[in-house]
Amino acid sequence: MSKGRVTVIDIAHAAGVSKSTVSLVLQGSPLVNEATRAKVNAVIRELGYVYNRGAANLRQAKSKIVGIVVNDLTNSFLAELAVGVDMVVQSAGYVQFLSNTGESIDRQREVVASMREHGISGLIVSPARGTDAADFKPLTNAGIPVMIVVRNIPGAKVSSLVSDNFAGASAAVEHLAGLGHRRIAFMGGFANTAVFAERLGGYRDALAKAGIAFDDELVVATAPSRAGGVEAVGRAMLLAHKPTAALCFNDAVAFGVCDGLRARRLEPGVDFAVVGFDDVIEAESAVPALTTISVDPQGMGRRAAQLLLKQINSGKVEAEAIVSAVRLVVRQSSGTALDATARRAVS
Amino acid sequence: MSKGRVTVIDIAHAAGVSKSTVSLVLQGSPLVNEATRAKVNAVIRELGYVYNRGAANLRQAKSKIVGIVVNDLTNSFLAELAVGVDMVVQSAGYVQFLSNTGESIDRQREVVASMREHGISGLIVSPARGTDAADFKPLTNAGIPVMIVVRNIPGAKVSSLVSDNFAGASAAVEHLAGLGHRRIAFMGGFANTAVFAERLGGYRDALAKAGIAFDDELVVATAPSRAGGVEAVGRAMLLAHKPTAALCFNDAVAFGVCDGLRARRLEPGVDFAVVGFDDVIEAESAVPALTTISVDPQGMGRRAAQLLLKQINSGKVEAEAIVSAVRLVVRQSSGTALDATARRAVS
DNA sequence: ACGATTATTTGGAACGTTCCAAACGTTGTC
DNA sequence: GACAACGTTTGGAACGTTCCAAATAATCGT
Repeated sequence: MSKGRVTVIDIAHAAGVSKSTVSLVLQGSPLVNEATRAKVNAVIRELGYVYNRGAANLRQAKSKIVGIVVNDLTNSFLAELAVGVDMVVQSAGYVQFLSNTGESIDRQREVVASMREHGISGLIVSPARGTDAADFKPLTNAGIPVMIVVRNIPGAKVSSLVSDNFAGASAAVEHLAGLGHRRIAFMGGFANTAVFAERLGGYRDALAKAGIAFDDELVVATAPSRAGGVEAVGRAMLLAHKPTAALCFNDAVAFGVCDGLRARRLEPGVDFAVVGFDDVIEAESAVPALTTISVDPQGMGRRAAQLLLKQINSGKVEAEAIVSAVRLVVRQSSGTALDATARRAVS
Repeated sequence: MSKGRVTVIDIAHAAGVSKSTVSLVLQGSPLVNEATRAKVNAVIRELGYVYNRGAANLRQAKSKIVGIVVNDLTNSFLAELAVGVDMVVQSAGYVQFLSNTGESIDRQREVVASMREHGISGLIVSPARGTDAADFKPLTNAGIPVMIVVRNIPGAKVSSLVSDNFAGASAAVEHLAGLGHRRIAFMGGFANTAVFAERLGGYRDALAKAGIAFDDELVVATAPSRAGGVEAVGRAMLLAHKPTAALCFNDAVAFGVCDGLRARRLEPGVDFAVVGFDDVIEAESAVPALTTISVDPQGMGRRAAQLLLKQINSGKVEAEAIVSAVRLVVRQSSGTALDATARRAVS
């Protein structure tokens, strides 16, 4: 009774049954008689019993816990993704460890190890920059499914879910070219990342398809942040032959670009077309509303979680790499078609 | 060996010692001889042993897990706070369950219950709107410290850490009044929340101190979001006697207000002064840089976690309510002092 | 060489659950 | 009345660790 925790034995005692029976009730087994089930449940409520999942996990090796580690939770794209994961994880009766690595490989290794000791039965990770393909080997060897999201790690033999960066960038450029732009910049992002390379690839491909020559002056790499956007537009405007439009590495950069344009008395969507990437929530309500590539991070999170849970339940560890479709959302920041004079002045 | 998991017994067997000794090594006890410690550690590494915290927790009731539940993780203020918590929790060797409630009281109850079953030894919660003071009673009764952050719940007998909303709002208004503004609006936020009431209180107090009459036309409540800010400025500009400055409920609202001003061809920081609240990261790099009340959410998160860990370790459950100091950060969006003509035109 | 310390090591017995095989109590069938 | 068949219940024996009390080994002073 007052000797600490209320246990299944206390319940059994108070209800006049055995601990085994109580256990059966707890797991909703159909074997147990309705009357005793009711009795047991009543006692459970009365004594304020709380189930000890730790003890249960010790016996049966299926833990109802997943881990999720992200490289930067303050990035609203990733926060959104985490929320998506949370939704399905929660409704499946699971609970999640969540940790932030802040791009630190060491922290990442630590938290993954710690989560493993705590018995996670699956892991979703948006890896820190520089994560090695072999880093998740121990997990998968132990039969714990791992799902890499957002950033791909070439050579890693785990499942992955990334957005279609190539197609997205390509669609954006096609849109801008269709409006009459010829000098289209690519702004923001660190050049040595896989995501950057994919988006740049789409940009170049669409440029070629539109018959526009690639000019590497027009790709200006900066930090993938709002401040980076401001910097990028500053650098681009120093060029002799200035751009009239920009595809930005992500929405944060795009907002920074808008800020920078305004600081130069140029109105985004009127004097200069800007397109973002990600479609974060603020993109819609910003002024001007941001034309961007919708990636639906929350949806990605949900999908990743569903896939992970599927793998956990089926006990299969075979990796599948899936790319999530994206779509262009045209809003105001890309403006309307350039008129004849503007087009002539530009080209 | 191949019979599944490597356990402490396997290690003991392979190292030629008893399981007790291995256990001692695991917890870094000074009792064990250096030579055998080295031997055991070698075997541990060799066999790829992973510690089973679940089993350990079963024996000793101190779990190294804390829970954190927030009402809206997509709010960058809360994401930032979560990161702060994560930092100290992580370095203390703990790991955290994190869940998002999306303002749903039901979800909140569910996740808290679930976390409890998983044996958290402490909880940090930014409660969903409408959380009852009694909701955390079971936790505290069980000796599990609970710390409420950001939103206060009157009457709850648990620790809390909220920012000094009154003083912050007051400082902002004082600043605006000092610049010569007499028509200062209060924009955004839901009127039926404690935080709103506190900030509005500070606003009114400073107004009185500056000898400015309170005009309830000038408090325009909207959703505490960017879109809400746009709406607020729209409504305020319909007034016969328009404001020349605004204290916004939070930074998101402030950004919306800037958007709305621009849509009306007014430049924030030049034609109209705007002050935010929270000092989210974007506040500094936005254009114009936002004058705001710095709350340092990450610092709050760190502090909350430290307090919680202290309570966990000392085993004391007595509640302490602390308010975190805030400071005014003057940037460009509040502009410079109104000149004589402008002041005359306004008053 | 012998107790007395001190430094190490070690068998159980927990912790709270689940699972298995076996037992129990009915009822129905021949 | 014995047997089978069912529906329901139940004692252990796990799971992987920590803790305690006690055993053993090493060191020392005399």
